[in-house]
Amino acid sequence: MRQAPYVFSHMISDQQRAHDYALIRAVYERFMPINDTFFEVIASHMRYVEMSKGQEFIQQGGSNDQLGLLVEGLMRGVEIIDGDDHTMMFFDAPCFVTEYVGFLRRDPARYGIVALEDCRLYLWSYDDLQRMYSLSKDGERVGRLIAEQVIAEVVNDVRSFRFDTAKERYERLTATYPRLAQCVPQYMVASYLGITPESLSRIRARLAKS
Amino acid sequence: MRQAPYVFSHMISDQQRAHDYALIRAVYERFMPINDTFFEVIASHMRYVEMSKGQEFIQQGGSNDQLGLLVEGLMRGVEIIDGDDHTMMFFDAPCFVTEYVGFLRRDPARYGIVALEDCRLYLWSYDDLQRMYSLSKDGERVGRLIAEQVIAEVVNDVRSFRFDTAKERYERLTATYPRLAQCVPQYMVASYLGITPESLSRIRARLAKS
DNA sequence: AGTAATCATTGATCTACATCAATGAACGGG
DNA sequence: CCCGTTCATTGATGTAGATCAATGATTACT
Repeated sequence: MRQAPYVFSHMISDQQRAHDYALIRAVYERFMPINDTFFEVIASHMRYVEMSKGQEFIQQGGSNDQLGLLVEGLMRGVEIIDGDDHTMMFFDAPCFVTEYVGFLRRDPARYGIVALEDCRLYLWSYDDLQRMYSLSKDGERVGRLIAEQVIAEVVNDVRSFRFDTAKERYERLTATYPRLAQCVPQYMVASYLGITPESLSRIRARLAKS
Repeated sequence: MRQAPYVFSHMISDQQRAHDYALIRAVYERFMPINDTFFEVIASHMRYVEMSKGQEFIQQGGSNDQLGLLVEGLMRGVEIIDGDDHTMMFFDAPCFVTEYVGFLRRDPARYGIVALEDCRLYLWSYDDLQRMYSLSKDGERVGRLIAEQVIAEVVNDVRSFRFDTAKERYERLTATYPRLAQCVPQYMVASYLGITPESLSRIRARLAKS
């Protein structure tokens, strides 16, 4: 059953908005100091969206021209390959959420992104971003810094798949995102780790008794 | 036996230089159009270096503040982990060459980079790049576009380790870099693929007889 | 409450690749 | 020309995780 696409008509209290804006600014400030002028540029281009559990933010193979900043909730990047469901990514607020490669290259989304809980997020379109980039050097700069951060994360993924056992990847994942283990079905975690649900079950059994 | 570090005192003919500059410009133009003014900025910051086979461009754990553009030759990114030699990367001219993550974060190099053949390259220091970035929006922009390209490549590596067999990775590698198979010892290729030399040998034997 | 999904667990077996050990081939220096 | 080094190959065996199949446990629907 296909969900309706997300809509923009959501109410939000002034207090909630102030809280969100501070959070968004903090996420950007992980990368560089953001002055009021530039934050005004950021904020003036974004739109607010709520999505309920199960709703689809990005559809696999569909258009992929929105960058999200998840302020609350949890999402999953999921790619169907030969009929099998593969968890490519988890997004745990607060964080950016998009299928980066397709977004950056203006290709259709390689994987879909689905809300695992009720989510709240702010969006910029690809064109919004280009406009922000052209408006100020700060825009280009933060774009570059974010891309560089993504590189570091993805390189870690490669290293993990090359050198670590499934058990080690599982332990690190649960240490990094304790929330995951509680609110995500195990088969999705297994898939993210690149193993079958049966194998994850056995790994957990071994860990439990040691 | 430690090699002397590279030096900058290399002669180069005007013809060679013209050829190199055209190549460098072409590499940058993969990412965005480069006008003469900006290319002048790029060229005025770079230095020319030759390295002979076996020489070390970047030392593992050492300082990592040079971005190279390899115009001729082949290099290998190699990380020693628990005494074992792991090939993390091949660099086949023309291409950028650096240990990206450490370079971008100003950390020591996670892996070393060694010339597998006599190599010619041009260098920018980290500070050169920051200066280029601050001089023009084109600088920030090309930096961002390069970072985005790197993301796409690294994401492909993750997918390959997750979904492909060693045989498939080997076939794709040799298809993409036919030169590699000829001039690189097999154990380095095996390590790059994440398998042992014995396994690669058997994979090749199976491929040969089919 | 009863039944159908959905998901986790457990067992038996299979496979890709690792590990250990031995042999072969190529190359370089005395 | 011999000998040591380096690398590739081949064989025997071990292991992490996959696959197939059955059983439990939870939850959701009527």
